[in-house]
Amino acid sequence: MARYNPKEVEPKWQKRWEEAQTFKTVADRSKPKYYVLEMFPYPSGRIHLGHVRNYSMGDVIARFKRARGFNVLHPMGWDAFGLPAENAAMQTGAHPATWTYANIDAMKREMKQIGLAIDWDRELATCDLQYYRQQQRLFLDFWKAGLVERRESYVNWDPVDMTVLANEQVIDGKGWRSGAPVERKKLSQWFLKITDRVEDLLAALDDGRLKGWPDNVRLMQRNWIGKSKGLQMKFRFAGVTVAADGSTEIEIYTTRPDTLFGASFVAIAPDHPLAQAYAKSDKAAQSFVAECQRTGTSQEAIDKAEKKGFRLPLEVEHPFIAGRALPVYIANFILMGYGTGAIFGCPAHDQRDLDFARKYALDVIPVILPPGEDAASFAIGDESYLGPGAVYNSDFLNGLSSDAAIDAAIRKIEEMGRGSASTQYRLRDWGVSRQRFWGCPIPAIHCEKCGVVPVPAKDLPVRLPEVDASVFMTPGNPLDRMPEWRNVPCPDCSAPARRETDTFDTFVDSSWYFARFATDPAAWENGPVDKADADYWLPVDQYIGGVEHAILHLLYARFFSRAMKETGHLSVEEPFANLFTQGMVTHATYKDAHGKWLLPEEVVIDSGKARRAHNDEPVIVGPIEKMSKSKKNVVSPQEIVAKYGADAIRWFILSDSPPERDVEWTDAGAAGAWKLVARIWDAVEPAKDAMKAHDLSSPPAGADAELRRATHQTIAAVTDDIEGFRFNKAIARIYEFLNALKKAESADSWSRAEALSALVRLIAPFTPHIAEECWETLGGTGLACNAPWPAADKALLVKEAVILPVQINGKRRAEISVAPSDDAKAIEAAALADIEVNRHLDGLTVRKVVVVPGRIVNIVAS
RNA sequence: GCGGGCGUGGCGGAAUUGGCAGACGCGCCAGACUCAAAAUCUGGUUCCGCAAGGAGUGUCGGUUCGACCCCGACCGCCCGCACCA
Repeated sequence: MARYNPKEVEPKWQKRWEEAQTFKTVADRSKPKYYVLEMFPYPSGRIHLGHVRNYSMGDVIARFKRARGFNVLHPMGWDAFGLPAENAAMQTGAHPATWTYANIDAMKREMKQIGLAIDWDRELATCDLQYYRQQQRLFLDFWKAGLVERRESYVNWDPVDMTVLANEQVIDGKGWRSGAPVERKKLSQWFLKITDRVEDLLAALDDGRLKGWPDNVRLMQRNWIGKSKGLQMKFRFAGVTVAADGSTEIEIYTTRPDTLFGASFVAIAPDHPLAQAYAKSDKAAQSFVAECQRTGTSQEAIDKAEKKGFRLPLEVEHPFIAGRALPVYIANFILMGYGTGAIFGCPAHDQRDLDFARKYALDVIPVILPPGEDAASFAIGDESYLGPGAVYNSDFLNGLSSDAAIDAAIRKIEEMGRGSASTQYRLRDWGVSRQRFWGCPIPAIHCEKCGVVPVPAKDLPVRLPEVDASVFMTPGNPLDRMPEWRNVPCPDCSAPARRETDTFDTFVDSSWYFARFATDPAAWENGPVDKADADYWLPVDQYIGGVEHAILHLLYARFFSRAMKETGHLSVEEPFANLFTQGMVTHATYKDAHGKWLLPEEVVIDSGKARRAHNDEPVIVGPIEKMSKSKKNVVSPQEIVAKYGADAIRWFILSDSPPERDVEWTDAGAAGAWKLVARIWDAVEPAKDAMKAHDLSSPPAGADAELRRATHQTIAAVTDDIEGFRFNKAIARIYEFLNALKKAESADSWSRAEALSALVRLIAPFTPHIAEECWETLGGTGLACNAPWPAADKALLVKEAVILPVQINGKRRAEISVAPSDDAKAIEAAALADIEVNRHLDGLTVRKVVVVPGRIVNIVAS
């Protein structure tokens, strides 16, 4: 028997698929369409096991849907702009484009070795001129439609990368890439007005439009958007005071207008214009504001930070209590980025306000009485009261519930003309400006006379200039230092003007690539997408990627779809009908005696003990963690493919854990997958040409009923499990089937041929290469990947006899065999007649018999 | 702090959603083949017990003929957000 050799077989079939253009998408609109997409990779240079897991899942779905008769679109591309290419340019002197395209070539080669059923004709990289030119066109359309805004704003400035970060890119107050503490800086920035569409983005989370999304992702988006309803109102300065900035009032935002009568101070953010105004004229104010801005925004800093305030020489009038004045503070715990950057403090019913009030000896006036408390004796200690209750100490609000008091207070403030009901969101507009070279240039020109002018469509694309890699040695944006590129005439008045030197956030690039994939790859001249093509293919039927994109990428893409719909490019506002977020690939970590990380290949595990491979020094085994270069717990897919083949790697990465959970990579597991591939070959090889020898369209008399039932039950179960994204269970069913096939060695050759023909097609989505080799050996027609999915014969899914467990007082004591047609009475009689049952019933009286046909019998006796 | 999720053998995990707990795989044990090893094959493998039997799904309690599943309290772990007014 010839040993199966993946090193020969796998490239052979990859070549055949390519020659036959098997996975090229054809415009056959008579078939139902299915668009399966995995989040496209950043071309870092090598693929890792996380990629393998992601693309294997997509590939199973793509191949399965093809076999089920769908017209499948399964493309691949590259999220190719971004900072690492510039860093590489600094280190190696290679142009970012050179580095990026070399990486793409290498990764594409590695992906092809995995045997993915991808239509490579549709490949694109976001740094391709033809892609980013269309992105510029889209941006101009958005601009025309009022979805773009340019404004001064505070930005998160990464001092190491010398660039602006979106809020989403700031993690614990540090840049997501550099890890450097983020500074605040005021800059003119480009914004996409995502907040204008926030209500629909929010509504779609709950109205069924995203029913194919995991609950946790929808929830994360809802929290991220952070909608809250409240009151926006103005507090007038007491007396006739005019503040340092010339204002006569402070506008605050609150979600608790029911506690207005408990107000004892007003506080503003250190970044608030009023605070800034006082900082200019008052040294003490200035140093307080500076101190606040120094304080980190990390978890630890926030936990430790004491509530601190700076008393301004101002007081405001209480809106409802004549003659009552409240002090005004700059306070370190007020955020400029939320609401109006100013609040009123009600210490009795807000913990932060209470901490603040205790420190500065301000009034603590309870206005919500907890149920069961007495108005005369209730007092606030060290903890504010946040629960429900009846409003008191509050004049016209007395006796109302909190909700009713909120409405009443808002109505009153509105009558007084001091403010109105207001909805606030945590979500900010999307700042898309980046001070980087390796990104899509923002197509705008700054003219002293005409202001900011869009680049006319006829002048597109705004190309990135050819540069020498030496320009990346200086921090900051090289485009700023290139007068020959920067200086252009104004498109409106022809006066000397200069180009915008910011480029787009790379999340812009990845917000519409799925729509571009839907367009005929030859038709780049007609616009960002072909609407007819997009209408046919979109939405993406199955999108697969890491949960780390649950907020950023997925929210931006949803916004982009809406914007593209409004500008006539698309018909859908939700781009991804079904989303699946897969878990990470993890591996044990290893350190040597000096605490240095070790690669798995440097370690040998012997009967539970780990030691170094080359010198037997002891190795400390650390926790199982996400594979990362820094901890060296990485295994390269290339090694595994070389050792066991692509089928084995695909099989193992899907077999061990449910797809949404993390999977631990172990060499033993990979070896086990290899064993399976060999087992399949051993089962198939002796049955050479079995499919030619038998007419499988109808079973002959005397076909092995037991084996046939196993075959058809497996078909039904595997089909169901793949549909439900339970790849681990589908694989378990295939193992069981293989075990059954082994036991049925004496079955007739027709039934075996039927079983093998089904088996090969069931494994084809997981292990496509060996499936082809087996298909050919069995004498199947054409390619296995083009063979129709096997159909389960329903008649064979019904069991012949049913084995029912019999419990006595809830403990399993026996089992009885009954016919599927037996009714409850017959089953009860059979149970009570059973010898084992009677042995256990000896000396007991039967009180009750519960029969659940097809499931169980429970006899209650005492 | 707020929101969400999870807890099952030595390990990854299954259990048709209230009906035989531990499918399937890994590992381990025994046997076959072999001079031997590897590979492969066969059998076994939740725990206690020679057995009959008993215990058992983080802990404690409840509902039910019957609970991994539902309810209550607690313990532990993971994820998201976080001085958001």
